Amino acid sequence: MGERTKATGIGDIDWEIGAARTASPNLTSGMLDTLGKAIVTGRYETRRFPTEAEISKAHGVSRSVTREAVKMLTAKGLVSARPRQGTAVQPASCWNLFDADVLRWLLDRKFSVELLRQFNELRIAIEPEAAALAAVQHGEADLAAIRAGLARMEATALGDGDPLEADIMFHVAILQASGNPFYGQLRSVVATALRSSIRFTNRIKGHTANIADHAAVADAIADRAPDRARAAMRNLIGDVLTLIGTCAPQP
Amino acid sequence: MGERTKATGIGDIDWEIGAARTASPNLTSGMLDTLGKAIVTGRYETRRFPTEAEISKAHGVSRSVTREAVKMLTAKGLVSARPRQGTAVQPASCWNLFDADVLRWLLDRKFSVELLRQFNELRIAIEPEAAALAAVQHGEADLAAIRAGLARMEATALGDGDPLEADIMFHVAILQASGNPFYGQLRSVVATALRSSIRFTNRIKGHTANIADHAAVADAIADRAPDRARAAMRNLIGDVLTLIGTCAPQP
DNA sequence: GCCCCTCATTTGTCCTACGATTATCGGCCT
DNA sequence: AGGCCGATAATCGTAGGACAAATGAGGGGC
Repeated sequence: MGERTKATGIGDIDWEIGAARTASPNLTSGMLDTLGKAIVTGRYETRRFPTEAEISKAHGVSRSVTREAVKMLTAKGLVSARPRQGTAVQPASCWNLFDADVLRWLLDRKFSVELLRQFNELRIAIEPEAAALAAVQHGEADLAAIRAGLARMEATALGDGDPLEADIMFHVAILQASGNPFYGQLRSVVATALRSSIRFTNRIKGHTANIADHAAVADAIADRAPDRARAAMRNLIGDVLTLIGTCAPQP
Repeated sequence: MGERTKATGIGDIDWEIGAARTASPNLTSGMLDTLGKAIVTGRYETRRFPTEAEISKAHGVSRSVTREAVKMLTAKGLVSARPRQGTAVQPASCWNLFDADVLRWLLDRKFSVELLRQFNELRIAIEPEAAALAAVQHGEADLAAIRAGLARMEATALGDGDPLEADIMFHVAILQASGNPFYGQLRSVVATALRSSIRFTNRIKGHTANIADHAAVADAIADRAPDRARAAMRNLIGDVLTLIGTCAPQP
């Protein structure tokens, strides 16, 4: 469509800025970011995904860069390509939501209470079980990391440091302590999503993270009491879920 | 150059065989598969990862193909590349285990009871919660799919059809019915891994899948009884875990 | 009217060249 | 002699052109 070249002029500028703003080590990862964000925000739900030639021209990069970015999107399940047919955006059910990039694009650009609730529905499955495993499996270093996270949370209650990062540190340390690589893999996912989640829950009512409840989890793990750890963590995240529920009752 | 067609037959190493055997739609995905398998099997734990030029030469493909394959590996977290420094395999903790390709490479090539146990430790977190959600959220089509899976399992008990695929169908249907895209995303992961898991557990003692326990889960979901569904599913996977535990007690 | 065939479009693959980055080595200054 | 510094080369990053392969679409022949 000739419409593209001219009519998307504004859109292109918008994109270019986005690509330029990201301090990307190379053009390919910049393209990956730009295209990824565009896809998850639904830009191609109506119009078809551009061809390699169109992308290259619109962004002023070589076809090599374009192809490599598209291949990376393919690897993350966002698109699929066939000769003569062009590249097509895959249905959202194919997207790899456990990829840190995909999740970041989603949360940065398409944040919704709905998405936040679904994510915490996942957390309430994962983290209590991870806490139970950690109670059994943890080594000294793991426990030290958990307690360090808790200590930082206490410090931030007095205004020292970033409460968000402290909270993330705590939850990530527990996932790590589970000793299970599948849980460990969720580190980046949980970290990415907590940045959105906590920012939101803290905004609701000056709601500061409940340190006592966090301490209960840490103590249960230290005592190697898996059932208590599971229950404590479940309690912790259950609170977040009800908080979200009261704010936006599901349809 | 027309000789490319012949040139693939040169005295190549064992790699070529692997690449040639994979019925891949294109060279890039063949390279992706070859390199991915080589990485997860630990081929580069001792030696360094080859440069783009070396890979291209060894496999008789162009540098473009090599680069695109490496980019896809990067997107899946297996490697990272820096100028002059070459491409390096990332520590296993960075690999995206929730990527269907990565998981398949791992299970096909590096199967171990340890890995199987860790995977089922993940299942026991996910699936009971998914069943509980499904009990609340499921629509008619979801329930029909779950019951179809159950029916196929019953049919296979009489020798009709593949029991493995029926079991997979059942579990996947429940994940789908949860209505949560994060759980839905685990479809491919669970399907891939169950193919290894069930094949193994069935081998232990002519152990055929317990249909009564599966039916209990389905009934609880149909009755919209989340707690009962969660407990029933937990029971189901707990059995598998103890089965694995008896066979290979953890170190 | 139906079938086959040509043609155009788009991804797939190859190639060559050059730019950017940085580890390494050799020489120079102190 | 030892440490600092610049040249060097290896490697990924980017550009751009050419052709192959696949495939949907439309035109020509019967």
